[in-house]
Amino acid sequence: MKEGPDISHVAALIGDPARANILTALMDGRALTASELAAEAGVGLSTASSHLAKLTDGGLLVPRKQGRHKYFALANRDVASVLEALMGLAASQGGARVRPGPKDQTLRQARVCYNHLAGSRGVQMYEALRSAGAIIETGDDVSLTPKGESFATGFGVDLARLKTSKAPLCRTCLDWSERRNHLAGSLGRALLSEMETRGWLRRDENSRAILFTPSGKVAFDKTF
Amino acid sequence: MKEGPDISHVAALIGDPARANILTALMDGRALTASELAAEAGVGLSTASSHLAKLTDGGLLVPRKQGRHKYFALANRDVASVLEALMGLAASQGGARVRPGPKDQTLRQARVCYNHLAGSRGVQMYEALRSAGAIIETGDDVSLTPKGESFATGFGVDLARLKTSKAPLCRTCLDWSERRNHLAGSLGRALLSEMETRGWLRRDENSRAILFTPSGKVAFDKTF
DNA sequence: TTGATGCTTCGTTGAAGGTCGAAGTATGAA
DNA sequence: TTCATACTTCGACCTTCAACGAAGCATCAA
Repeated sequence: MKEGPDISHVAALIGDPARANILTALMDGRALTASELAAEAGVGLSTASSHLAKLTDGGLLVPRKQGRHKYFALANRDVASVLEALMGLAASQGGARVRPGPKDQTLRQARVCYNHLAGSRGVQMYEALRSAGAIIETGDDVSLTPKGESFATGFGVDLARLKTSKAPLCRTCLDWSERRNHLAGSLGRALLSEMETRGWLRRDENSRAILFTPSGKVAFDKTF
Repeated sequence: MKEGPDISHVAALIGDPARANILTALMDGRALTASELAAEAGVGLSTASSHLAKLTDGGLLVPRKQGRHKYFALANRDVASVLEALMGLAASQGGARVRPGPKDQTLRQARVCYNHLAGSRGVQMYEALRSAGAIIETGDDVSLTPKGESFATGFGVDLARLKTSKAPLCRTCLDWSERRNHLAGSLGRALLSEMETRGWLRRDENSRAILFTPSGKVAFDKTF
């Protein structure tokens, strides 16, 4: 009867609207405080606290105390990909629920996904890197070629530092709007951060949207 | 506030134990009747009927009336992949819940996943086909090479017929036990069905397990 | 028609759990 | 110390919804 692991427990955690809002808010990879998440979810502080405890207990979030603040972030990449998969499913069928407002448009073009670039621009970058031979797909994974290493270094990424961490350098991530791969992993994060430093783009404070500057848009298209 | 589609509704549907059991039971791609699913979920008939209505309404299942029976199947491949993703997450963290019994062992080796071969044998086949140049990965998708076409035809697959359908010939599918790709799509289904016809294997009636015959095991290893 | 099977609908019960406010604990600032 | 901020815990309320049995419809077989 019980084949495979217990799906329903995890699914039930995501199944509450308030908790789903919390998880969605954390999809950009940032860590947020309990108060911020309470506002994001639209519930009281005590309610949020209870939800956060459950999510942490269920292994979906990891807490980190910092002074009198308590920050929460998604536990790992698996959680993020389950959420993206759910979004894809929900978007494709319950599609009537999604009204394509101006914000939605922006989100499809460029957004933050677990600290790396997602949306059509993310896919564009990924494809450019791949066809340029900077990255190469092996099985389900993706890895950086020597050619890609020199590009990244030239772009301003401190590859040596990234390599000291045990986190994977390159990863693929499937986003729900494009349904194609884009680049995740520590390199993906570093590239996004570098682009932000260069002033190509800036993050929207209240959402996952990424806003390219006019000059940034040009530079991005030229590079990728 | 509401970025992206409504996750929580879908997740809540999967979040009930009875419904999760129903969905899991349908993971092999077969269509089952309401009564069978009620037994599978361990609930009464009326309860199951209500659950099935909700799942259908939510777009996770598609019903098909046949005489006085009503068959239910997963609505599409997206639903199956969300379920597999959830299994992967649940297995990796709430792992304590999974006790590796003899049946579990069999499931990890070979099982049916939406009518194609999954588990370590599924991955073995996929890798063999890939390194033999029968299939080639492009981006996130996989496609059949001329070399692969002649292999499939020689194996007994009616490729011409498969191509008339609009369903994709080749697809990748990630399974939760191996965490690697195996072959899905109509070709994946056809290969499994051909192996069953040849007597290499048979399906377990009450689970997703696939049991290889001794001679089938030898033939499989020789081919892949 | 009569009976049997398969599923749906309805009404009721009961338990689970989301919500809030208030009080309690911890950390930092003045 | 004293106050303010950030979060947790507790208790009470209340909505939601899974579960069942009985009755109702539909289909098939004689």
